[in-house]
Amino acid sequence: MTQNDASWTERALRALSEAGFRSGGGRRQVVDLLGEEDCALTALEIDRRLPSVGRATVYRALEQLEALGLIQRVDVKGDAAGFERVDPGGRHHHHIVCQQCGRVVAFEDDRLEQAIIALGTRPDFTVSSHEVTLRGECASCGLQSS
Amino acid sequence: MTQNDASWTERALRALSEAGFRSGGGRRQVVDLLGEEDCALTALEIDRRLPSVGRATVYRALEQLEALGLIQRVDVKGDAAGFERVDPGGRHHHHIVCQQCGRVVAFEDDRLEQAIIALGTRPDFTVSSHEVTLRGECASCGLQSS
DNA sequence: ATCTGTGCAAATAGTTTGCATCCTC
DNA sequence: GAGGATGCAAACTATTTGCACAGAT
Repeated sequence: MTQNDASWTERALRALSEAGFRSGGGRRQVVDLLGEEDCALTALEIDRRLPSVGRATVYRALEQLEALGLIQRVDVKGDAAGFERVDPGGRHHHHIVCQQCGRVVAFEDDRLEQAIIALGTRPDFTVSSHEVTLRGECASCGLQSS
Repeated sequence: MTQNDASWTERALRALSEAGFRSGGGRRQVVDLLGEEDCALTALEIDRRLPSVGRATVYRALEQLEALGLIQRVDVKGDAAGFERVDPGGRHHHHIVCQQCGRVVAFEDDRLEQAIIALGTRPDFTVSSHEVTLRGECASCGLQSS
């Protein structure tokens, strides 16, 4: 996935510059990290992994990236919001979360996507994105409680 | 829906009592309110609507009701967690959220449910619930920005 | 030189916890 | 009477904002 990641990072940096943002060091590090990571990170996780970047900068960068459609917010981390990159071509995954240990696993399913696309044509709403979250118990947690 | 709501309220009160909880006044009001409401409420909305009930009691009641499977948490209210009752018979809805004004509309779709049920049979996870959220722009917000 | 980006610290919003008291069983 | 239920206030966690300064253009 390294090649794909690199392309997201490039695309993000280009989009930021086209949107008139200057290229400071803090946001750049956030972009690099999000480009390397395949699944959701919380703002605080990013802040912890980038000790030289201020917390406010992390939140501001995430806000800007989300507004440009480069990342999306997902609800898989409990209290905190998770953020993950939006890859080009509409290809994306959804999440299954263990309610015991919090483990998050990604999955893709064409049939599910078809069903959701069919739902997207509504008179009262223009649907631009969707999120599916499955919740349950992962195999290792299941063993322990039995 | 009045009859259905009443039955959820009854069922919830019975389940609480069977679980060994005493019948205090605060939790009772929370249960009544959730039984009357068809879609998600946040803890603070409930707290505001029940001035005689302490905030901590609201959160504690929600925690207990969720643990008993009587309500579920949904991510449609932005920062705050939304809670809505779980109706018997597995019948349930999902949500579409306007990213401009925050309006939430519920919908049901059999094809979507079928696709998700098919996904539920996984070796590594026992899926017990799922949540689908569509995001976009509602008709009235769309008019204003055009 | 100008004006954006950044870090720090203070302020908010949502949620949880400690504790004394009230009330159910 | 004993122990759970409740309200209030303090504590916490996640997020946002104010502000002075560094750095990009």
